[in-house]
Amino acid sequence: MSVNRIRDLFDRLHAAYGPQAWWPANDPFEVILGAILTQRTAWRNVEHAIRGLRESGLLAAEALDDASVERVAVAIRPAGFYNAKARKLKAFAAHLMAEHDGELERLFARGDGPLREELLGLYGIGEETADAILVYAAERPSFVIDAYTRRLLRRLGWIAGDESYGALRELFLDVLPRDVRLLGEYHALIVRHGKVHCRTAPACDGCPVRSICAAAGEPETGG
DNA sequence: AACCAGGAATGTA
DNA sequence: TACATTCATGGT
Repeated sequence: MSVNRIRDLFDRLHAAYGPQAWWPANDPFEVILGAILTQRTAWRNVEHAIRGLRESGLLAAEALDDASVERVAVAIRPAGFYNAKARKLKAFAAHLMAEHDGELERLFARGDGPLREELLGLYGIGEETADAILVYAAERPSFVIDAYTRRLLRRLGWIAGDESYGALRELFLDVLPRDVRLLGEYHALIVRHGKVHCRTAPACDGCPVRSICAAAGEPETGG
């Protein structure tokens, strides 16, 4: 067992589920659009929305920037929150066009910190979405904290649950190597694990991290 | 048929 | 700062 439980958890998840091949997208631009579209939405629906964008010729910054909110909304309808998300997609496209000549390479020329701040300044990009973009599109060392992560850590008994996003992010970044591959794989494994476990009350049956889970053996405490 | 899914912005106190 | 509301479709 690793001397650090965060690293140990990665080893257990990786041993149980293997490589996850994230992010499911064809290129960095698609990763960014997907990161916005998947906000509070099942990935299955995001795939439909991405297809809609492709069929409408909207999988490019300039086309997205030029298109009306209504047209983008129609294309991404299956992803839900389509009016708000259409605005978000266009906000990113408009920023890329206006500030970086429409080139992701120019946006990604920023340093790690400045890039994160620039993303956070855009409409529709909060901390989780920014970190997903950093890790899976820009390939920068960061860590994505989502509902699955918080739920798993709480079920393990490692956190109270009301910690800030930044505190949980540092919990991982402070002890993990600055290896983008590893950091991205870790979050993907947590999501994979979360889709089956830690959802309903205890549900520790067959859980690969059962032996380190505080909820193991507990009767009916919801989670 | 209620409930949930790889959040973020906005409003209120 | 802390908490409530809004956004909306599709699968179980």
